[in-house]
Amino acid sequence: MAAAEIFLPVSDYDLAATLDSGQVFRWRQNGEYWHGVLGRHCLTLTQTDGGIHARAAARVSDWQFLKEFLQADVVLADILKTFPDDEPMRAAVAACRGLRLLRQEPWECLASFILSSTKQIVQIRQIVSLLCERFGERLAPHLNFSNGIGYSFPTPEKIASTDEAQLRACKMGFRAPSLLNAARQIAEGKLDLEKIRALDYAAARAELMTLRGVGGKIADCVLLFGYGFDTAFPVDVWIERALQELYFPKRRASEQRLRKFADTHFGPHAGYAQQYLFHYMRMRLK
DNA sequence: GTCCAGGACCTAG
DNA sequence: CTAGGTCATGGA
Repeated sequence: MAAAEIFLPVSDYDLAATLDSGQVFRWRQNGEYWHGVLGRHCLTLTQTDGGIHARAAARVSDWQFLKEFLQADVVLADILKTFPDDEPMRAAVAACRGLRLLRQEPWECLASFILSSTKQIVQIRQIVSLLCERFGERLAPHLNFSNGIGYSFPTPEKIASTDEAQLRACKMGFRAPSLLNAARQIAEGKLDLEKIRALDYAAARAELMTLRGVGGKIADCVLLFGYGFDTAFPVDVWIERALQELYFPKRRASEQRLRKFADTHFGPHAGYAQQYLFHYMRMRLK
């Protein structure tokens, strides 16, 4: 029986922290409600005792896409117990227990993070919103969503059919040619995002990094947030600062040193540990 | 006005 | 391997 709502029983899950931790860029909070779009589904999520309630603008025959996105079946405790038992990680977990990694659609994730370089999260949201409003499809016209919500994420084919000037008009600046190039590579079949699922981490990372504007950090974000490569450990300015301050407080460590440390210290779910450090650092400054 | 943002890339030492 | 410049744009 198709339904427009569902209740997912989950525990150890902080929905607000998760949707506001810089993994995704088009979920909007309105009181206890979170509005967002997955594929062509317009959704409203709320967290209640014992789980997450979802309401869709139209009937849904199969909610698997939402369980996948939220990673509702992941037992957080099993992840946390693999973290290194040191003071920084204990503090980070204590500060934001319930923070989760989502599992995004790879193209939206890749495109969003191509647009993320040297941009504050609030600005990434604005750019992605403009992109969806101008090139996505309007879903559920009877709803009065705003800020990019209520639109599908534009396909690679759609982006490939635009030009650099139209993309720059979405305020993405020098990132426009990179996004356009990535869309073309995918639309022309020269890069297959589905095929990446079958590769190992190193090969998948190298494949993504063939794209202009995609270096190690952005590739790691896509591998972690879009594919579930849990060993991926994106190192941005916040994480670099976190590693320096929390693990090498005495002497300054080089970028290479920090990178090598990150690759060996955090275990099989290093990407999860990274997200805890990232959110912990951001929270401390707000 | 200045600094910086979930970087990548290129060049010079 | 490291340091520095460049690329747009706007928040703090």
